[in-house]
Amino acid sequence: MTASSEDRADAFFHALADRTRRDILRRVLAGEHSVSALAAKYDMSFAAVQKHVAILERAGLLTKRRQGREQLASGDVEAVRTVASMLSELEEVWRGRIDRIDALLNETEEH
Amino acid sequence: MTASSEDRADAFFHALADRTRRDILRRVLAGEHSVSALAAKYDMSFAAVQKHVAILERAGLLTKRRQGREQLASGDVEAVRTVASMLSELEEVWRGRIDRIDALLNETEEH
DNA sequence: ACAACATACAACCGAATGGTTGTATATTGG
DNA sequence: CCAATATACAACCATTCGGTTGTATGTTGT
Repeated sequence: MTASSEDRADAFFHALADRTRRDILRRVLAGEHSVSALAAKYDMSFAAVQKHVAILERAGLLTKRRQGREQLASGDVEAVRTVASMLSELEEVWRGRIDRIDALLNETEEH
Repeated sequence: MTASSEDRADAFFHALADRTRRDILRRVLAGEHSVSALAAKYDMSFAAVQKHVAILERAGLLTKRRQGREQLASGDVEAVRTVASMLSELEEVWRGRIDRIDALLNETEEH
């Protein structure tokens, strides 16, 4: 069974709801970084950063490839675009509301 | 003191990281709904829904106006666009990486 | 071979989350 | 006026979250 769209949205938004994870995502979108290179940037334990990376990875926002003893993390811009498209859908819901209001106004005018 | 951009991002993404709240946001983007009208849609207590609405409100994703004894909630599409623009910034970070890679490739070609 | 390094993960802890029930306060319709 | 309705909020509870330390495993350079 594959994760529902809502499950994916949960994972995406939860992953993005932490500033350390957003910062990690920025870095790995800008270029590959090993987990320890990332960990060096933050005032917290290696394990804490490794967990943040794992959460971003499970959400699909980054991927890792092994190079020797390092895991190089790289941001997935397609996943970022998927999140953006979820927001576009919300905006379309809103546009539908405006259209309905306009239709109602026009109808009233015609009478 | 005004909330930092990161504080706002925390509030936005946290508010969006729950499927009930995303569903409420869809409804109130489509049109005004009282808190009790919203509560009737979900299999949970009124208080639980009221808290979800409060979280969306604190994040700025919806506003309320009082009409008699009801509070009518309405989605704020501008806030949704603000979140979308935060994702655009991430995408730009990624684009910068691609540009740098291209520059590097061109430089190598010239030699 | 082996010491150092890079990663993963389990166990634990305090704080925050998402739900509950109960209570207080406005507002309204009859 | 007063019963019903709509909302807000406090107190509580189980679970999740974000951090910690400790341990195990794999990889590398000398």
